[in-house]
Amino acid sequence: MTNDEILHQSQVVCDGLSVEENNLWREILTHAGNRWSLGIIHSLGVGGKLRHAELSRRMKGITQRMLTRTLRQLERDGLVTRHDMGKVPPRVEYELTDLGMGFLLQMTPLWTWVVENNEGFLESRERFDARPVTPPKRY
Amino acid sequence: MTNDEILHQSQVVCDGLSVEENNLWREILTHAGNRWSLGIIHSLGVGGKLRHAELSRRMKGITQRMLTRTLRQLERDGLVTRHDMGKVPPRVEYELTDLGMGFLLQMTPLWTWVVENNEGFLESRERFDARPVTPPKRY
DNA sequence: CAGTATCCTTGCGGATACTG
DNA sequence: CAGTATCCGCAAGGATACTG
Repeated sequence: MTNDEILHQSQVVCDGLSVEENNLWREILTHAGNRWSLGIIHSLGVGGKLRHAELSRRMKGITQRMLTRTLRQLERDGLVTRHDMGKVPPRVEYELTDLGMGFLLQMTPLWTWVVENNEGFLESRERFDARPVTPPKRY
Repeated sequence: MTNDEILHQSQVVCDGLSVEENNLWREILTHAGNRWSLGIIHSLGVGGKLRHAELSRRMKGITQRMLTRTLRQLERDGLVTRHDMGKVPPRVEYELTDLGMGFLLQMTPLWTWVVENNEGFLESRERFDARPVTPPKRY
């Protein structure tokens, strides 16, 4: 596909979006932009079925609260399933759904692209932050 | 590329990420998940060079404040350039950079995919919200 | 182990009014 | 026209303590 074709496709996609679809899309992307979501999806993608504690270990720095919150959100979005094996001792396993795996696969090219363009982003931000603040007063 | 290859690639990408790169990536994606960012990028992608007021008209419902804020953020990220044509009357034009166009092109497949899987997302959320609330008390 | 319950800080998004 | 200046409500993210 050429760039023009992709651009045209984006036009078609956007124009065809209902308000609800647009909201859903933005919500999904907002969740993806949340601090831990992508890390968890990735861990489950390459690690298969994982327990709460195991995920906690892989996602260094996450608190129990945020892990639970994020997992619930992913579950609600249909990207992750929660298997409660019954208690004594508590054992809960999380796994990517097909939708979740699809999401990871769709996300990876974008991920790669951002990392490839790392320098561009960083330079732009440095330039922006170094601008004189006086004429167009900062906001 | 097969799914396994993509998955392997995602592993490679993730493993190779420094903390800073990871933060940058998350930040870029967070911005993309913001309410107006993608709409603006798309408008500039298909509409070319646009003035503040023209963008305001295309992004129905946006306030002046949020338009300016979002544009500044996109400018800082290097996705958009701001051309001030000098005042009397004020005329400022915004345009996608190559980086911004690249971003739009990278984003479109994901966009398409989410829309295609619309039903899956909606169903999952309905199922989740309809669950009995008592046993694993809602959070 | 796998959560809940509180409390707190920050920043997004919006409403409204004003200006060179 | 293209912003700024304020003020506000709300949700994200985090710290800490507690529980079946």
